[in-house]
Amino acid sequence: VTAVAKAAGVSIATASRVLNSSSTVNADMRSRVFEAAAKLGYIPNSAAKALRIKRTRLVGAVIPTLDHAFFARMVDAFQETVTASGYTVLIITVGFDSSRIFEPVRSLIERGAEALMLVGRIDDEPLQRFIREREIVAVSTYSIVPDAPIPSIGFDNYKAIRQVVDYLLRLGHKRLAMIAGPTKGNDRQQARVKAFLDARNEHRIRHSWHVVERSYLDALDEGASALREIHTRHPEVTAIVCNSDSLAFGALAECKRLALDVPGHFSIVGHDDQDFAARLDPPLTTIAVPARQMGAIAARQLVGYLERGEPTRTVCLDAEFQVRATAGKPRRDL
Amino acid sequence: VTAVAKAAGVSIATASRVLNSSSTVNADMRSRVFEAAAKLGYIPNSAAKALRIKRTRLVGAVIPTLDHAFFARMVDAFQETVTASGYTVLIITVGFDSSRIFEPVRSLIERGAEALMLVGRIDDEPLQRFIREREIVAVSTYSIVPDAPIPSIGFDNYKAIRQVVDYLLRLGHKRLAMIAGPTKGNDRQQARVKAFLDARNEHRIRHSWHVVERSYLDALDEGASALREIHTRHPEVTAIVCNSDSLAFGALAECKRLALDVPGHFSIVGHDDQDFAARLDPPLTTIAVPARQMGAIAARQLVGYLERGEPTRTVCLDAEFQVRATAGKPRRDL
DNA sequence: CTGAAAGCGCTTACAG
DNA sequence: CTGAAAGCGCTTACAG
Repeated sequence: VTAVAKAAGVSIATASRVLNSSSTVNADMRSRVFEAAAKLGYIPNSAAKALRIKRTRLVGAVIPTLDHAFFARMVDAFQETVTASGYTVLIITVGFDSSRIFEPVRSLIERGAEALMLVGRIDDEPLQRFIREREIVAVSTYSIVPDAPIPSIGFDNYKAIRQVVDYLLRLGHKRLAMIAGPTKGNDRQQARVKAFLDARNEHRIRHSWHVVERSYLDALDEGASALREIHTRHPEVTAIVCNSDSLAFGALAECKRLALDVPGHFSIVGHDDQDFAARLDPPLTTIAVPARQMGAIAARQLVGYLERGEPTRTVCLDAEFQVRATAGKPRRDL
Repeated sequence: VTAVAKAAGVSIATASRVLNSSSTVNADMRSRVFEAAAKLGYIPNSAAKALRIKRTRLVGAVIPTLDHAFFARMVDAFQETVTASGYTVLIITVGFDSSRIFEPVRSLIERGAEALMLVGRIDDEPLQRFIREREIVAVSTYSIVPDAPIPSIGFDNYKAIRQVVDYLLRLGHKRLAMIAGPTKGNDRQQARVKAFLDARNEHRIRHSWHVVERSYLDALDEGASALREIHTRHPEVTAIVCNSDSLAFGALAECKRLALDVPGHFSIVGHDDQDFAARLDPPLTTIAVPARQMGAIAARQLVGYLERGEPTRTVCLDAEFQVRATAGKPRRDL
């Protein structure tokens, strides 16, 4: 502003006032300031402004990875919404294990993030304390975390899988397997595995059910290799619940390669309802997950809090079960 | 630092020095400062630091969208690399049309971005001037832009498509179609369309070739509808070049639905070699594009410049043609 | 309505 | 090695 003020022949206080339209200024001075600013190509210094007004208009997004359709979509929507309100997003990826993410999150706060979008339950004790003590405004997404210090914007991961398993049970399946993503420090996966195992116990099924855990990296390959493992080591299994559509896709492709009919030999269910799910052959039965919605709601809540002090709150969204063609009755020979 | 200095009983200058390990300080004072900092849970104020040292360690990523596997992967790698060097990324999505992105980019600079990763040729005249006059450090990715004021880290989009078309020509195809992405303000698409049309002209083919342009939103659906359009309006076409694997996937799925054999009836080629390409049925012939590599190299170059003054420079990567099973000889009746 | 001045939280010559 | 002081570029009481 100093340079602009000088060029316009006004005080720097006045220049600042017109540049921020913070109070009424003589029309003549106003235009002189604008002209000077335009001529000089003036760009305000956000750091100086932030230091002075103690506001950065920066929000942070802390996610496992962007290289995963779900998170990419969620962050895309988050970024769009937040930007529309004049905020900018600082982004950092931390992997799927939420038990050691203190440092990256702290660095975002140090950078000036005024609020955070996190994913799932935070298993990092120092981070929990940090958020509590500093009263950092944050929402977690993806799962609903009861009794958490911060609200959740997500869906019931447990219930969604229960619904899937119950559906398979009703179709007559008795021996199931789950291809899960990484469970360490990942409450979504933990909830899903629990739902899977609980269903078996509650239905008093005597057969053992199998959970095979895989990385989400190269999920297609992992799905394929998991399918092979199940097929050879647990040939009695008739239905497979996959915790992502990519895993399911890989499993499905592998079935095709092994000439195993779906759903004739294996019933397969995916998770997420990615864009390709409905176009798979056969169309994939899966769970539709509101990724963009979560990002947008998280964004609106954080901005609503920062701009108008509106409290953030838990929102439980629906994850709709999409019945398509990859799950059917179990094969005869069992 | 002031509070820490007071708690440690040293001057703020000393506190600052130990916190930044900028010069040797008496061991005793050192530990007193660290203790005080730990007890107070001191977090430095980046804005104040930035204002003082005129460095933010912020870099900006300006991309069309995150909701697209290619960009998500590229940004994921970019973010990882940049973070490993102590930088943080500011991210903004601007859509595919690069002719009106001045404002968002300017806002990133205002936010303190010290360098930028852009995508493709910048068709925004004010932005070009802005970058030139302010000598903003930036690299563009995805395509190679000759004579651009900033270096490119990408591959030859024109050549890649030429290679595909030549391959189809050699297989005996004479009537081709291309399903393109949005071309407005998008030099990648423009280069590909040009490559497609040039091939026809240079080979003196008398048949008309068709380009149908589609959005990248809901690319699967767009691919499917484009396939239908080609099938009904240009039934003589025997090979289709798709400018993304998602478009190709949609087209392939639609062929299946219409009982059109691939490659028997239509040969189809994709673009990007997304993870699912090799697992499609039949496996998709496509062009492998080094998304993560671009992001990582862009990151390394920007950091290298900022840290060590190393000049940024154009890097032309390879886009490897992946011959798989969706392209074959043209059907008999033509 | 306008301007001179203080101060946001840092770092770094400068002097000792 | 250590400290007092200046100053980064802003905004905003405060006084006029």
